[in-house]
Amino acid sequence: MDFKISVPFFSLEDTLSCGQCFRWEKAENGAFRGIAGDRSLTVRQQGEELTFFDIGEEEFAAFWKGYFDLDGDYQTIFQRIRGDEFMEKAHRFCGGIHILRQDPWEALCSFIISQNNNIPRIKGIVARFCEYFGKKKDGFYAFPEPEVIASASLEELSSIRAGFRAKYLLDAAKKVSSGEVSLCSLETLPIEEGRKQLQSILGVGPKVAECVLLYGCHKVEAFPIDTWIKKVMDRYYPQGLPEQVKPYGGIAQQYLFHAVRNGIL
DNA sequence: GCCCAGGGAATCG
DNA sequence: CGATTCCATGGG
Repeated sequence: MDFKISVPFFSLEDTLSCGQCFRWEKAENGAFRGIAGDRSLTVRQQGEELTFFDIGEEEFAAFWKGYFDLDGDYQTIFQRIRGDEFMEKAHRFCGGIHILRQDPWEALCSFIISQNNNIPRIKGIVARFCEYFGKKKDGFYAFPEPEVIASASLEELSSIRAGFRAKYLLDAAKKVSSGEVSLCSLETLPIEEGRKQLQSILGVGPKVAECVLLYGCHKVEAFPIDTWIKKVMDRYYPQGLPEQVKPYGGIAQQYLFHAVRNGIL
């Protein structure tokens, strides 16, 4: 059975293609097939209507509704952050983006892999990471548990061709599985504490830490600065982020990032 | 401060 | 076509 729901102002395509996640692919019929944690889904948008294939309302309510942040009031948030032509332009282009509520461990690994890397190659490394270490479940591979990675060797990790990032994944897995870094407490911890915790992991600097806080802990004030956003800031916001944007910097960042990468800004 | 580490696709000139 | 760059960070 399929579950259908109407969600105004939401763009499935922009949400899944704006670089915040790496396990979704567009199918030929326009639907997206992807994996989050140990669940897989095919979903399609037609107008304002979303169709979640082969699941019921229960599975939708228990997981996917939250994953796509469909209760988020992005209209109200944009009313608070708007105030200049660049943000207007970006929002006009991709204002239907939602910040996914991804698993923090999955976000941590994904954005360690993302450093100094391009999106097609990031997807390839993440796919091999899951195929090699994840549990197989009805034709797909779940995201591997930190304990599995912590007990792996660097030689085993070399098979996913992550390069110098392999040792970072190993250190992350060790610190998470031992409890030295508690990912589940990050959402309630003050954001500065979260930053410190995350950056105690080898290979996690300010950029990756902000990504984990934003995409894995839904801290929407987290503001990852990659080379694209750096260019946007230098050119359009030399005085820094406008004050009213700061509490929602991560959402603004996603609009600006997707817009500038698509030549809109 | 500098350079380099794996790696390969995308983009630039 | 080759060169540079890419959702960076750490160690020498």
